[in-house]
Amino acid sequence: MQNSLFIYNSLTKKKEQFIPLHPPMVGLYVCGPTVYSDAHLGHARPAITFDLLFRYLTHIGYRVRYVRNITDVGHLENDSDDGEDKIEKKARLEHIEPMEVVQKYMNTFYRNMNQLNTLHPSIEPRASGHIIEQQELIKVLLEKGYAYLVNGSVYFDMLAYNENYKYGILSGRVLDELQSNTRILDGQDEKKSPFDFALWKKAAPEHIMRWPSPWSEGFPGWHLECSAMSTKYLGEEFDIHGGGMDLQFPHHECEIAQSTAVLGKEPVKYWIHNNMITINGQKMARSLGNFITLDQLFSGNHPVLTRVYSPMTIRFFILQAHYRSTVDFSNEALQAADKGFQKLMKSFDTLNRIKPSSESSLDIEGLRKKCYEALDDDLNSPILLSHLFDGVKFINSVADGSEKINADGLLSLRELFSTFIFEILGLKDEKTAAGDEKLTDDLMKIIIGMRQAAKNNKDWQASDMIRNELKNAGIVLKDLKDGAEWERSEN
RNA sequence: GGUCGGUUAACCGAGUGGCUAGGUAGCGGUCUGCAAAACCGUUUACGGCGGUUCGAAUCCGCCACCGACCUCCA
Repeated sequence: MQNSLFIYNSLTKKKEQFIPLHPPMVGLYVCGPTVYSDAHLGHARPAITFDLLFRYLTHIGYRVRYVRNITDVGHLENDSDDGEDKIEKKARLEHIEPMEVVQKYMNTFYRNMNQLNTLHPSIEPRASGHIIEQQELIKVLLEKGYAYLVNGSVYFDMLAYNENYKYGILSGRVLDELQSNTRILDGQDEKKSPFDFALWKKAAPEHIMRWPSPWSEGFPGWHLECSAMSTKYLGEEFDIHGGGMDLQFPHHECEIAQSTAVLGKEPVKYWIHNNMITINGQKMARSLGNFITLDQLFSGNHPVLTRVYSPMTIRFFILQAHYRSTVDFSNEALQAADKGFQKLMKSFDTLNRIKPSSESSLDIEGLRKKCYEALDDDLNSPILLSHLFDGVKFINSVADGSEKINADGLLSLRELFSTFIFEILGLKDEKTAAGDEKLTDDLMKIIIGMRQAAKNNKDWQASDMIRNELKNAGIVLKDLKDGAEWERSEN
């Protein structure tokens, strides 16, 4: 098995060679969405980042169990005492059952993720389906003295934990320093320390999402589900835990604390965090009016968007930046990405059309090696794309007659492009997805033939008219040395 | 205020102590009835000031600016 992959581990802040605990098995856990509103641009980044990781690990021969949770209960809105959770609040506003809200937005999330051509994880567990597992963890924490019960709610005892273990190993935070500069928040009177966090919250009478427990009728705290589900499906120790950088603190830090307190050891070998996105240089936020859902992006229906951007344009754009850098969305940048993506897709068509010669002027195995090296270096997709564009240039040059490729090389290059573009980067040609291609193709052959006849008669008026009318109908003709090709115009 | 990250050409975005990343846009050319595409060539770079070095955009220091997290968040 190939084993030259290096990934950046947030825990050690270094690139490390990826060596799984139990090869060829790999356990990958990624924090998924809270399904209380439409999936937005921010969801696309981790989904695509970890889809790439999943695809690449699979490609190089690992058997990956990829677990991504759906949070459908109990993430508290804030630390205030009302304890109302996001999903329930949404449910009241929309006059529907909480689980109806969950279902609606889960469906949207899955649809958007399919549009982005991300593969479904191996397991997509829901927090609401793991209440018992979460309660079991709480029992252990109580037994071990890392949690305490107050008025039917259970809190994690951070100071007790910090005596035996070190809190803050992932984010570099030190408890003493945190204490000296924490803001005073409301509703912390039940907690012994402001850093304690809820493991179980007693439900207020009006709270409709509730489960029975030894402590009270209530619901689990924010961080617990990931510890419960990752342990259940990947074991006490597993290879990779991923998520957005914003989750590093406090969510992942609390996860580490809980799991470590329960298990007596750290659960995760490699932590991987993707960076955030910005829009026109600003953080995406509802208050800034630049909050864009994926449906809005795909339909162009948002004031900051000057046009529609297809799911593959978004995917390509995200892959064109390294996952640990912020990526800035703007109309200009997206249009540039769209052009680049179309160029890449078109070259694959060209590749299927060009004729082999007796000799070859490209070192295809050298190119392949560079492609693997790019991904092995902390999933450097932008570098991979730059190598693929070298290939694009070569393909176009062959079509132009200035470079040559032999039959073996052609097969090899097709395989290379197909592997990296479609299988690993997970891009797909959106144009060929349109229906009735056969009929359109046949009709276009007839039209192109008629125009060719006009051209042969030097009847430029007729040939231009055909081309213009086609353009109005959304089809662009391009004359080649022998015949013509056509494609659908954008939008 | 604390912790961390960034500042690369018109835009996006890699990267490295010495060897023009790549995409998009612009300009010039080839091809073409014209157009488009493609190909060839090409312009404006590494925030500022010091230091280390034979050599720094790349390492170090200071400064400026931007951002993230510190509160639910991808």
